[in-house]
Parts: sequence; C-alpha cells; structure tokens
Amino acid sequence: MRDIETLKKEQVECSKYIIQEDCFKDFNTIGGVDLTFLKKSGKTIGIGALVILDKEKHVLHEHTYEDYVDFPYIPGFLSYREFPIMEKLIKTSKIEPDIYMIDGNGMLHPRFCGLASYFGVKLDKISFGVAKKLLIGNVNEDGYITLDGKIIGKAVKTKKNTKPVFVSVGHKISLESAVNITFSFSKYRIPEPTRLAHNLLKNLRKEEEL
DNA sequence: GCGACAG
DNA sequence: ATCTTGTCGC
Repeated sequence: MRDIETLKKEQVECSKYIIQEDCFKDFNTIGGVDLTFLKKSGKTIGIGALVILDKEKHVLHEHTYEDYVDFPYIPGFLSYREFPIMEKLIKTSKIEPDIYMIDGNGMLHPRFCGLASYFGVKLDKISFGVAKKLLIGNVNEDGYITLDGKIIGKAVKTKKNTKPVFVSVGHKISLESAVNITFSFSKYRIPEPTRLAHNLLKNLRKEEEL
C-alpha cells in the first residue's frame, strides 16, 4: 500500500478536476452504489452493489461484484479501500445509470476529494455522495457545511424528526441538484438508491450464510 | 498530547 | 463497516 502522504497528494490533485456544475440537462436513471465487507479464511472480501432506478423509484436493474480487498479503512482514505471494487462493479454492469449516488462523501472531505468525487473524476461519471455521519466541516444554520471558507456540502433532513444525511458534490453536478435529487428519491432517511443497494447486499449475505 | 474520524 | 435480540416509540 502506497504512502499516506502520496495518497494525500493524489487527492489534492484529483480535487482540481472536479466540476461542480450540472453537465446534464435532465436524467432518466440513477444508480445507488454501496459495499459490504466480510472475512473469508483470514482475507477481507468486499462486495459492491449497484441498483438502478428510474424517476418513479422503480428498480430497473441490480448488479453485484465481489473481490478481495487489501487496503484498510482509514478515515479520509475510503477511496483506496472501496474504489477498486466500485470500478469493476460498474464496468461489468450491463446497464449504465445517468447519475451515481454513492454511499459516502464527495467534496465533503479534508482535501475536497472524497469517494464520490474520486469515483466521478477517475471514471468521468456524474456523481454525488450521501453520508450518514459528518466527516469534517462546520454546519451553519441553513445546513450548509463549510471548510476553509468553502461550501463543501449540505446537511439534509430527508425525513422529519430524524437525523440528517450529508450531501456533497461528487463530479459534474451542482450541490443544488445533488440535494434536490436526494430529496426526490427519499422515502426514508436514506435515499432509495443507496438504501436499496445496501439492502441488496444485506439480503445477499443472509442467503449465503445459512 | 487530546479528540475526531465517511465506510 | 461488522459482531448481535428484543424492544420502545412514532
């Protein structure tokens, strides 16, 4: 595994290519991406899931991809643990969604390059992140999250009387659109795309462990 | 050194 | 994230 300082430099470099504007006029499908991990004979295995929905929240396609994982989880470096499988996941999918919703952060990151942005820039895809916990930054009264004087995301209440989710730009989309899409695909606290991807993995595991 | 810390 | 049952509450 590469040196942490080298990885930091790569993240800073990658952040320079992020486009915070909508590179689309409209879209028809959105794909939720999530991963789960398990141990097999001492080795860590990761399984990625992609669930594609239409605007009516109807599932159009489901796909999974499994492989070994060597990189550990280090806050701020999630990309190096999850991206390899995510890349294979979408490249082996028969259907490609217009936009990707990733379980994690985009620019809401110490070096403005979280998993959703890394994914978008590396694969040249439209993407944004939705995280369940705040990684960094300060939330103001309007929900906007700032870091070094820059707006890096927004705390969004997708469901009343519950904790917010943290939305941020991944690549080729504006924060406003990412937030609007998050709202339009929310039924529960976690928006449907990533929630269903998570459930797919949960059920997949329940079946093969019996 | 202390505390924080996506999944 | 994962290990884990029932249970209190909207």
